[in-house]
Amino acid sequence: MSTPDRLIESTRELLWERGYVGTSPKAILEHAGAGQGSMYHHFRGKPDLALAAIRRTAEEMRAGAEAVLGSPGSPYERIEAYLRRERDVLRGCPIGRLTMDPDVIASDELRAPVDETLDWLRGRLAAIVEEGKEQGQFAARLDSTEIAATILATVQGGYVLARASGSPAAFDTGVRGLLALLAPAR
Amino acid sequence: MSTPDRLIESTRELLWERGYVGTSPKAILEHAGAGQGSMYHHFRGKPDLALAAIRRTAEEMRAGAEAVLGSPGSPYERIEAYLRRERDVLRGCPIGRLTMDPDVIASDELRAPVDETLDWLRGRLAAIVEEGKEQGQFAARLDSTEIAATILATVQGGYVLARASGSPAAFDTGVRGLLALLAPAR
DNA sequence: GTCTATAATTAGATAGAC
DNA sequence: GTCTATCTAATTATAGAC
Repeated sequence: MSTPDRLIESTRELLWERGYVGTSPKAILEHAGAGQGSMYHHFRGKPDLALAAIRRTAEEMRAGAEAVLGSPGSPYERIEAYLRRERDVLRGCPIGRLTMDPDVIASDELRAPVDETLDWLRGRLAAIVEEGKEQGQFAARLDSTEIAATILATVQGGYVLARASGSPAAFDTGVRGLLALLAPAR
Repeated sequence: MSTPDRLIESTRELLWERGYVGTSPKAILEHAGAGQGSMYHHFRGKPDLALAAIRRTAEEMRAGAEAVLGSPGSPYERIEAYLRRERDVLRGCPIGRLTMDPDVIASDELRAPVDETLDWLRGRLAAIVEEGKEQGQFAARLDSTEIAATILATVQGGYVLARASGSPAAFDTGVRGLLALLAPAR
């Protein structure tokens, strides 16, 4: 792996683990096994490197979500698969957690990939809910955009509950509640 | 206000704004208008002061939630009032945001009040959902504990979506979706 | 391209005067 | 109780040798 790649991968790891504010250039360099000079040669500084890392994480998350949401199955089944998908629950969402980082939120550049990723996910979920409405799997009175936001919020909030309690169970409990509320009448 | 009180209040503000990792003793002292000596006289250090601040915030949040959840009205109405309650959405949840703080999660002492607060809220919501089931307002097939987790997760995740997009609208959209799913059949 | 040296600033805390 | 040194390490970056 090239040095820039190693730097980006190390930054991704540390951003996920400690967030932007909690990640120092020094920690990145040590993790990547590179010297100061390498980093400042390839990137303008911490924000520039973080931006590259966040963009890569965003792309990866999008691809991973699409793999589940775009697979065969009924709308309910695809949403269920997304919700029940195996996750590193206690590590939190590598994109969502960035919204609690003051320096990320303060920077339009750093916030943009976060916003775009969650927005894309919401739209993708909304389209599936809409499909489910057309097929009569979901009640016609439901607003697809609203339900999509609820699904995404349950996932993001599930991470919060899990990390607070120190156990992934809280995430799963919230997901089961949502699936029960969404379940097509039998 | 006494000096310890000013220190705690300043810490509360900064923890909410920038989290634990992003808050330095120096920033707290400047905000409180106190010198180094005062802080280390009344508290053992940053973690000790943060613990006092988090405990106070936790108590306040519990009292505020109880004021809404314990008011008169049907179970659905009380949950709706809680969800639609006026919030400083873009500032995020002063308790929930701490779960994304690596140093808070790494410390059982700092994590405890966070966990206890969210756990109390979940229990409180579960009792109301249970009440709603008994009254036939919620479907008997629903699990009160699961639904309570879903409600809490939607709120916590709503903050994430709102902060990502820079607008409180995303929070409200998720809440409306949840209320639609919870709405008693008419 | 990568490394080491250097540097200004802040983080977090201690010591001791008042 | 509060204030002002003082201190060690970390943060973020620049300079310049190789």
